[in-house]
Amino acid sequence: MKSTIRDVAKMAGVSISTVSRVMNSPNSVIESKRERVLEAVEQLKYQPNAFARGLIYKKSFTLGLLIPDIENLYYAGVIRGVQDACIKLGYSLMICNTDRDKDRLLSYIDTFHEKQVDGVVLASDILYPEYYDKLVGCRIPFVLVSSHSDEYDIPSVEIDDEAAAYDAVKFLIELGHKEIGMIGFNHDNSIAGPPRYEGFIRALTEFGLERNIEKIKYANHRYEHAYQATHELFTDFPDLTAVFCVADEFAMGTISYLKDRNILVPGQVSVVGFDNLRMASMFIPKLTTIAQPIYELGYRGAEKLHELITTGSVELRREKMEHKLIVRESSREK
Amino acid sequence: MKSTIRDVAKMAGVSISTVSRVMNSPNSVIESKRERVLEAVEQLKYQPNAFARGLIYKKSFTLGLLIPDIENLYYAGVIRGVQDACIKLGYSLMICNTDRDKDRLLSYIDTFHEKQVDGVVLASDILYPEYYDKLVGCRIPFVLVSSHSDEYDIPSVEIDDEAAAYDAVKFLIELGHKEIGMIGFNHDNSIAGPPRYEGFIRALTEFGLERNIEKIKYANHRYEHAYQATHELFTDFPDLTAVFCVADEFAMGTISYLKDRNILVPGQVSVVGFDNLRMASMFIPKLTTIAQPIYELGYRGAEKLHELITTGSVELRREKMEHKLIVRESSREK
DNA sequence: CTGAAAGCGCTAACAC
DNA sequence: GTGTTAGCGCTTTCAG
Repeated sequence: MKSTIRDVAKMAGVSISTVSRVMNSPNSVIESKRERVLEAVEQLKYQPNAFARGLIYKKSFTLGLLIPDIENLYYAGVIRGVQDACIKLGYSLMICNTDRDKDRLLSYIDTFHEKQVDGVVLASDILYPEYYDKLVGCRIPFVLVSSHSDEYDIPSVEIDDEAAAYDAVKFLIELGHKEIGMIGFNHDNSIAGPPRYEGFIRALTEFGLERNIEKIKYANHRYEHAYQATHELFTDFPDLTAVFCVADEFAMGTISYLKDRNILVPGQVSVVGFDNLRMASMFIPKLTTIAQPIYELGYRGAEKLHELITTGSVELRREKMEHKLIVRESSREK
Repeated sequence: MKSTIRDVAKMAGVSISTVSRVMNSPNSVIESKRERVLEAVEQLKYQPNAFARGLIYKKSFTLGLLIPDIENLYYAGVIRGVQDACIKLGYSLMICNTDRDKDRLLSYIDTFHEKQVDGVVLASDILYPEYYDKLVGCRIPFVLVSSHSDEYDIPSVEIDDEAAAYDAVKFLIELGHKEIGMIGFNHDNSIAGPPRYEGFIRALTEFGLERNIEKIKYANHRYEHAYQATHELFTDFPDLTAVFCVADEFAMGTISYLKDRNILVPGQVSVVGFDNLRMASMFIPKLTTIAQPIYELGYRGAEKLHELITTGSVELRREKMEHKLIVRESSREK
């Protein structure tokens, strides 16, 4: 059996309240006893039982994190951010990978409810009414990372996707490209899809390149889909000299396709990605991309959640962080 | 406030034991009451409090998972495996990323102890005596995934690293390569380093290519180090026509270096990786590599842990899973 | 400064 | 079948 407060009390020859006191406010116990207690704690490797504590405090000091796809490098960064913030704040973290499955996410919320997590951060996913209702029904505070909600008033941290996409496309235009395509996220199951699309359109429009507006194919988060979408894109529009990919993973798929077709990148076609994953600089060619402060997004999200939990509200409802264009090898002047 | 068993009992007009019964063995309660209870549960969104339950059962139905580097795709796969197994087994999972920091790992064990996890899986890390002592001191059962221990008798699941490395090198030799180098893991902080080194040596020896035995440089888990190590390797041995990399991430670093030096892969140098990460087939060129059953390793590890927790021991102490050579584009006949 | 005792929410005997 | 009750391990009044 694991040792309990009673074991410690007995070994130190004091009452359990005294043991409790040295664990929580050591100064309220006279030194001689305190030392005996500490000694016993050490000997017995005593750790207060979190269940018993949770029952009293009605807090688990645990946060939940919901992510759509753990095999996507993007989330590795946010996880690290959230986890580091948790360490700083004295929380544990329960990370759950939903594989983009609604039911699975919903059932994780049940788990969170049962385990009494103090709050959850929902990363990069649309806040569907089912999610909202359930979370609110369970009275679990939550925040959105790399996402936001227009419908509900929920704290969120993300970048300005529209502006970032605009910057990427503008960069391509200023490089002299006139025939520009895009591999985007499906609008109906992604939160970043619409704003990045808008940014693409705005840049095109501002520079009088409206003819490109329809040169878009959509993919579904993974490399393979982007590969296929690129095939469709170039079948329909073989004269493209640049493509804006709304994710680095898409950019890799696009470049792979082009490579298989013996089309040089950046020689014949320039490609710009989005996210600046760790892979972006490992890929050949190294990806020109929009850098998101991924780690910071996660870190900030956890801080915001903590603020929400402890004060009941947050200062900045919808927070935006800075993005940055990183020019590497996959793009070139036309 | 979240609703408790008492709220439900009151609303349904029964005693709390009846509520408890419908939650745990529904059939022991007469239908009419059961329905009223279920109705109340629904209405109040009642979830039994895991703290209270844990206090009684002395089980948290939670497992801990310790991984060295969440930004390494390898772990994404094992996490998914472990997590899926946990869902099947009715456990929650607490994933902790140690960033290869000993103290951090140790402090996660404290957290696990406090939260009373029922067991932990330690992935891909050497079982240092400090880890062992602490885990055993806290009486937490644990298993090793992609690792093993000669010193201690701890259940483990992994592949046969020596044989896998041997296969990779043999493949290169049979392709006609005679000048073969290796980028390995440092032996002092990696569990797979020594056996993969042994496999390399055995293949070389068996085929009379002992002259290559010293053509090894070591790197430290990440791409950048492998890039640097490759630089050193080719500086010392410019005539190499093949290199065996003990990780796909290393293979990417090696290929990147070669590319920067205008050395063609596989035209002039063949490269074989190890792991078969998702990236292996996205990279250009697609990586020839040793496939590990990563997901299954995680899944099996969790099952083994469950076996250990529930029965007190495991059938197969040190389990090996199958590896497989996958030939893609980064290798070619000499 | 310290001990006794109540009680957090739940389960599991134990009566009825 | 169902209600009553005694804890599980801990914190926190409340006395002293």
